[in-house]
Amino acid sequence: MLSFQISAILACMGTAATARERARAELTAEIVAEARRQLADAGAAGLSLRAVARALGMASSAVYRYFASRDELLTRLIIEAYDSLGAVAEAAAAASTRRSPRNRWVAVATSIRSWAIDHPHEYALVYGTPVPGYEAPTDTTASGVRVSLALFGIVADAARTGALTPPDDTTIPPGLRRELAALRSAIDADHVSDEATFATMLAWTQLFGLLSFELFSQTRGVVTDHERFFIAAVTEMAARIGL
Amino acid sequence: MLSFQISAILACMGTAATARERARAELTAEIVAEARRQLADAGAAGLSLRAVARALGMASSAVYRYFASRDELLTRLIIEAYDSLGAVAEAAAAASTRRSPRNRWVAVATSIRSWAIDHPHEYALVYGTPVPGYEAPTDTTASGVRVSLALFGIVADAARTGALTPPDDTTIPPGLRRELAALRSAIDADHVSDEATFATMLAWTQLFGLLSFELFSQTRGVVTDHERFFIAAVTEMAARIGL
DNA sequence: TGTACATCAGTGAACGCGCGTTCACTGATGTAC
DNA sequence: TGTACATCAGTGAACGCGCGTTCACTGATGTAC
Repeated sequence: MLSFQISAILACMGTAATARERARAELTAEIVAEARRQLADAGAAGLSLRAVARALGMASSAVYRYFASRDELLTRLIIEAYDSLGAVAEAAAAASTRRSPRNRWVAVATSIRSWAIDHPHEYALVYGTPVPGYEAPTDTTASGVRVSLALFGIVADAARTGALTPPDDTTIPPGLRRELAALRSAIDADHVSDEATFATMLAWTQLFGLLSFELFSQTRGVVTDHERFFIAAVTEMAARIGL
Repeated sequence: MLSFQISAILACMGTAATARERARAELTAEIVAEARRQLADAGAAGLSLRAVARALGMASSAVYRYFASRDELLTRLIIEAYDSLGAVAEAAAAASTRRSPRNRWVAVATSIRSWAIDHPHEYALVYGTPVPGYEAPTDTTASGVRVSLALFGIVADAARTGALTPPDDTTIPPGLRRELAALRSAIDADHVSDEATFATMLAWTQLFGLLSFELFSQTRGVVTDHERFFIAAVTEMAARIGL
């Protein structure tokens, strides 16, 4: 019993004790990696356990030793996509603490775009059309908010050092003000103004609107140099937030 | 030969001459309507000709008398969705010519949101993840731009009457200015400034970013009253454009 | 107006393929004494 | 250290279902004379 606990702990630490545990961890990762690769072919709706098993040279029934169902595998892919993007954004935020708030904003936004372009199918998985018949479990939300918090953290940092000067000509209805206040207290950022919070939310939706338009080819024939347009757009957003 | 031409013309006018032509037009419409209904169940990727035929009580092979392939039916759905949305936006723009440019902008934006909420699966079809393996033919673009032109038309109208005062603190790189100018001349709106054009494009991407976030449940736990947030957001956009 | 012919809609069977999931089973790995 | 037992990974066949598309055929509708 004690040794079981120890080996479980070791497994959690990434140093699987037994060969069996090591093999299990490796094969689980291989299944996820192959599934991620296959998102490109058929999209999330067409993700096939049988195709994944085939690619790995194993019986389709063997996959059920690792994932109880197709949906469970899908959930894993979603969480990993969110975490992958969140880690990239957090790293960009952490690497730019010495730069101006505006430059930090542009740096983090650019890192998000780079991730999206490098992982278009994972982007579509989490920010595109929901998979019909699939209901995302609540486990995914913690990973999902990481990227948003990284963006908002820059605004919160700037407000803390007094480097935030949002325009005050915004009309915010009282009900929305209450909602913004509730949101801030949920993420320990009470010191940020309503105006800056609202502007950040607008920028947040706009940023992903831009990326979805670019990745889903809505801007075909309208925007030719997407990187240039994106940089100009996120710079403008930073100015509107007051960064 | 002459009578064939006449009946073809009559058919185009919606008054099909022969019973056969009338039946064909009706059944084609029924197939499209049923396919549209089924988008809700399985999404665009799962759209099934057999299921459509089954629901209409006909053999699956009979559908091929009306559409050469599944992709052709999908294209028809996409075009009709774009046209449906475009017509709504155009109507809202036409119905508001006597109101202030800012109110017109809000009216058109709100009409777009209403359409999206009433037709979530058609919204997802055209603004969500592209269907894997499906390449949209160029026929769709003419319908696709209608809603964008309705939005931009309000800005162009306001600029014509001198009611457009965009903020001039925007930094637009020279290359982007050239792109904006080319875009304007393509839609006969040379009298609109770079700043207003850029702000409109930002608003355009933001508007659909908002809708995608709302419809794809990205704002769960963040925004509670979506209509209030949307109105505040599009009002702010109008201000940024200078309306 | 009547008749011969051409056109078209719709059928049902078939082809060849895919899928998620279950289940009884084999053989290898790990554990307790 | 050796042995009996329990656990687990992986197999292959099966169930029951779905799909897009083709094809030879029937019977109804429309057309030309």
